[in-house]
Amino acid sequence: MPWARFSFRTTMTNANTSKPRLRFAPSPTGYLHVGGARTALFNWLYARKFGGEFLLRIEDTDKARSTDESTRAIFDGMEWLGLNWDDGVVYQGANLERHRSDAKRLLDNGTAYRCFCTPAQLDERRREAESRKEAFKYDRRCDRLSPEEVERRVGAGEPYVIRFRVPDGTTEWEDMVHQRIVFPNKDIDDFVILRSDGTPIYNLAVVSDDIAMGITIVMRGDDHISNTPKQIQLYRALAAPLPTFAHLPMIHGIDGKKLSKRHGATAVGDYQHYGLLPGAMLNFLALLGWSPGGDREVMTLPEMVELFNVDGLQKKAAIFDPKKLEWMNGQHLSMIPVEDLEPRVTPAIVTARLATEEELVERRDWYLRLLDLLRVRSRTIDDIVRQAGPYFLEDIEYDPTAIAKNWKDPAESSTLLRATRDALAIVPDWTIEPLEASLRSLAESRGITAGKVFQPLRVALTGMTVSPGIFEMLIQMGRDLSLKRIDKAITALGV
RNA sequence: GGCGCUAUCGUCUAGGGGACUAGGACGGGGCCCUCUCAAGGCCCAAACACGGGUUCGAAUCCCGUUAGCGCUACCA
Repeated sequence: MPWARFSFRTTMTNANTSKPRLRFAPSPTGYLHVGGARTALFNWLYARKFGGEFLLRIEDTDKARSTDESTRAIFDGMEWLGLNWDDGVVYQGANLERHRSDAKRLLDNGTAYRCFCTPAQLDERRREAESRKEAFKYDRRCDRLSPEEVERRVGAGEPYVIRFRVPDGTTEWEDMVHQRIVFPNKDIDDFVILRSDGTPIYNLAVVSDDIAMGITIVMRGDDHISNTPKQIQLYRALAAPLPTFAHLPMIHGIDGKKLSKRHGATAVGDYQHYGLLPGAMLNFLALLGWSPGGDREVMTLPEMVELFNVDGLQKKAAIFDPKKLEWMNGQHLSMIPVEDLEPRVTPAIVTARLATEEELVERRDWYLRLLDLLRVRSRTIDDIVRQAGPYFLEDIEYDPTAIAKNWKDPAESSTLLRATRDALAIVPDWTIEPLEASLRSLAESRGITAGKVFQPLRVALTGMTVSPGIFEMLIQMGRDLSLKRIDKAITALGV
């Protein structure tokens, strides 16, 4: 069927003929940035939602800045977030030969030309243009060289780059988030596609790889909008079908400027170590630039896949608000099954030397109950660990403000704690009703409010003014530890 | 400078010509619950950048202005 093939090649794009193929293409020059993570997330969501494929390509063509450590950090971040990719990782640097031969193809089919201008000459002309307050544009002087001269200079071993000859007219596309975007070609420079050392420039490498990988949807940050007309010209010159482009808004810091280290943590890994849940991070990132519509905010990853749609994509840059991220994490902390929370917290508990993994396995039910008790008043995993000390440690420290506030008069507190211990020692059943009855009647018999009994006891048990409810805590600590703590408190009071 | 993108509470957003006295969430303030702290519930303050059109009617459509951001390399 030659006719069918003909029509496919000339009128169809990849995007509407096959299942979607998307990619995330970070360059390994640092860590996985939250902006990059969000780009990855949207690509991933689209692929998962519409039955497509999500690929990972490491853009390591800049040898000077790329490191294996950064590549590792990207993998780690993606893995932590749970953004799994299909197929093997593509390393752009491995495709050097194809990049070169594509550049050669463009030279051969007349859409590109050799340029012998040196960087120094270019700089010079750029400065001149600037001093005349004019926009610098390459003047195409090397495109006017005769074939004989080009041949002579190449023969003489003169270095050259390959430039793409941008045709007249306009370049436009229907962006998935911005709708129609139009660039007059006269504003686009004849850009370099191959350096004098034979390595490709970004725009060529990207287009060459996206074609080779069969990418049908290019979804990336909108700082790439001005690269897009160049890339579209490259697709055309290489006679390849055009992908659909989607340009996502940027993420800014609190001051409205591009998010950077000045604004605090920007690496995904920072948030991992800070004690965030990947689900919360993803949820928060998704809301920065996308909305399912209506009032829906807190979502699990599967729910996001379910709800994801292109219409909800935002055009406006969003400001990264760490406060809301924390809140979101608190929501996820309370929302997920405690069995799923446990493996996230355990490493932190072990690192804090509160318990060994074996001990936690041994007392798993008790441990899960504790997590359940602590997570309500926590926004991060670190918050949980901070509160967990008194339930594991032999000795506790007394917070000075807690003493000042609730053990004002040592003699009085000591007497009260002795009475409390005596009351607790004879509680028949270490469960909530008998415990509550016992302590409340103690308060009553001494003519004080229940809080006056609870607060000094709280300090005795935890050393702090803040904790879960007093009865839940007594039960969680158990009779022996609770009584021991009270005795130690009495000793500490020294009366 | 040139080109491009964008514009609803401080922040994230709902909204796609009449349902808007503009809704929700974070943050802020207050109240309730209560043994502390959270969580939760209730309430309050807080926005359609500006100017022109189009229309009976505009947050919504069009055009300007302004502002912010991005790009403007033999970086990615």
